Amino acid sequence: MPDAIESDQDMDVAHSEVLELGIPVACRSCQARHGVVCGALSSTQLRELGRHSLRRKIDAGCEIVAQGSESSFYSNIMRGVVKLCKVMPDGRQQIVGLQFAPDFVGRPFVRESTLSAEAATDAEICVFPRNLLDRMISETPELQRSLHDQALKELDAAREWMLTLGRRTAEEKVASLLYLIATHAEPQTATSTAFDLPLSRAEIADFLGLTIETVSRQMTRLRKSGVISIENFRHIVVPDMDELEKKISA
Amino acid sequence: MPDAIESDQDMDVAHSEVLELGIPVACRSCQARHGVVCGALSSTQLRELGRHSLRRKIDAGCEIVAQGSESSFYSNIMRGVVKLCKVMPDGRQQIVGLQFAPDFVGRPFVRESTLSAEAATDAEICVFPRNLLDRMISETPELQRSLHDQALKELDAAREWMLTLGRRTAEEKVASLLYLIATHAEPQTATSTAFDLPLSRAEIADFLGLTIETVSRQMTRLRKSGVISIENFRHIVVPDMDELEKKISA
DNA sequence: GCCGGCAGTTGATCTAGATCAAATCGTGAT
DNA sequence: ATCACGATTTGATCTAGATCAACTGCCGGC
Repeated sequence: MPDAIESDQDMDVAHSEVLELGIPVACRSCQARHGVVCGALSSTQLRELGRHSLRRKIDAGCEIVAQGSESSFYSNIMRGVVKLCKVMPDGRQQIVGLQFAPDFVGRPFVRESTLSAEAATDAEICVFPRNLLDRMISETPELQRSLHDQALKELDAAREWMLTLGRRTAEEKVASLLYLIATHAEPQTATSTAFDLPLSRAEIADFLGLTIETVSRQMTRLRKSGVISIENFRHIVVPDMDELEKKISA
Repeated sequence: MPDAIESDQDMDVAHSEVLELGIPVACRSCQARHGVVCGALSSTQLRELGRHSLRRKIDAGCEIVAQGSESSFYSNIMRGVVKLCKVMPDGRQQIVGLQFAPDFVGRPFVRESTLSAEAATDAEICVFPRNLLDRMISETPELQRSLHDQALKELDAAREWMLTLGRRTAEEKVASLLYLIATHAEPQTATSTAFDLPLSRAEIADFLGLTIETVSRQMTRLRKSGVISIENFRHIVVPDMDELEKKISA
């Protein structure tokens, strides 16, 4: 298990290391990629934020924020996929969201997190101190607006998944997830799409409210019906996205 | 089926009627009840909003916003319960949220609604023209902030329901819903609580991703185990909220 | 008071998906 | 190359909840 970012000490150490090395810890690259946070800030603010923020590589499986913990930072995803998880005391677990670059991670205005955020793939994030960003949010309506927009987007997504969880069959669920990932992954031609699954079968099951066996069966079902082809477990090819979409029936 | 609010014509007519009658269509009562919108506005803004807004009684079952439609207004719930629904082309249906006074209804910045909002009980709402409120949102960071807060609250709720839909048993689901309603309903003593269900068995089923038969069976199960008692289908008494909470196992 | 219809309950059966139990496949260490 | 182990697939059963089918209780109209 890779180590988690557990406290601001952890971050501060890393940060000062970087400063000592004289590496520019700027957020300009975020802006270049239209990072949710950085796109809304003036260049003065960007410079200040850059001085106190930190770009950080995260291994797959590393926890960014733990459920029930108080986190003193926010992040912006620069690369990779982050999964948001809720677990019950008895161990049952549900993934309640997937986030991709350049999404913002963290719940503004509330310190304690009701869910954990964990890198699903190797990832890179830009870490901001909570206090500083909270101040900038209050001072910058445009930033507030950006984050509000993202919250609404996530809300729409969450509700779409509620429909999937509550009312779709196992096959429709798996097709929905493949469709979601395909449309958020990079390399797609006109109709055909190929991508790497950022999630293991177990994680897919936890996202869809199924078991790994059912996920596996439905994947081979989709393969046998020619909607997808599977190479090396993780790599999926969708010859015709329309066919995949039909399996969702929505 | 009671008539829906279908267009701004509909609202404008009603509004001018009220104006002609000289009835003060103010939003002060919203403020008194800490309406999400009105609490964040200056008295000047409140007066302007009041001049263009409309308090309206809604019968149970009346649709406030239709899925897929373009709505030219927002509302604030003043009394009653509103359910947010998604339906699939084949008729399968999922309730994706319940809203109580003084929640805000409508998706800021996006005209087309991906879900329908329908009064679950007789209700009263305060209706605002979209253009005016959008302008006020951009001009008033505090209002933006209020709406952002509500969006985050709804997001938390949606994710909590994702866990319920994906990983809880039928009995836990029903207990969760009763608990949700009990904690949002009014009259509760120290531990014991009594309330009217704002939802029919069919609606509960659509909320929990179950069938009405299963909901009914689980309700009688909870009744027989002494956790709740049921009078007249709709009226529920929970002698001990802790017992109900235990059934949720979270 | 009687009738009709809808909402809810209860019962009998069926099935999608869970659970239990082996195979395989892949990958990284030796 | 070989081994070991975790991830995945596949197969055989089991079961929670769906489906199908009565039945009951509650109004509202006549």
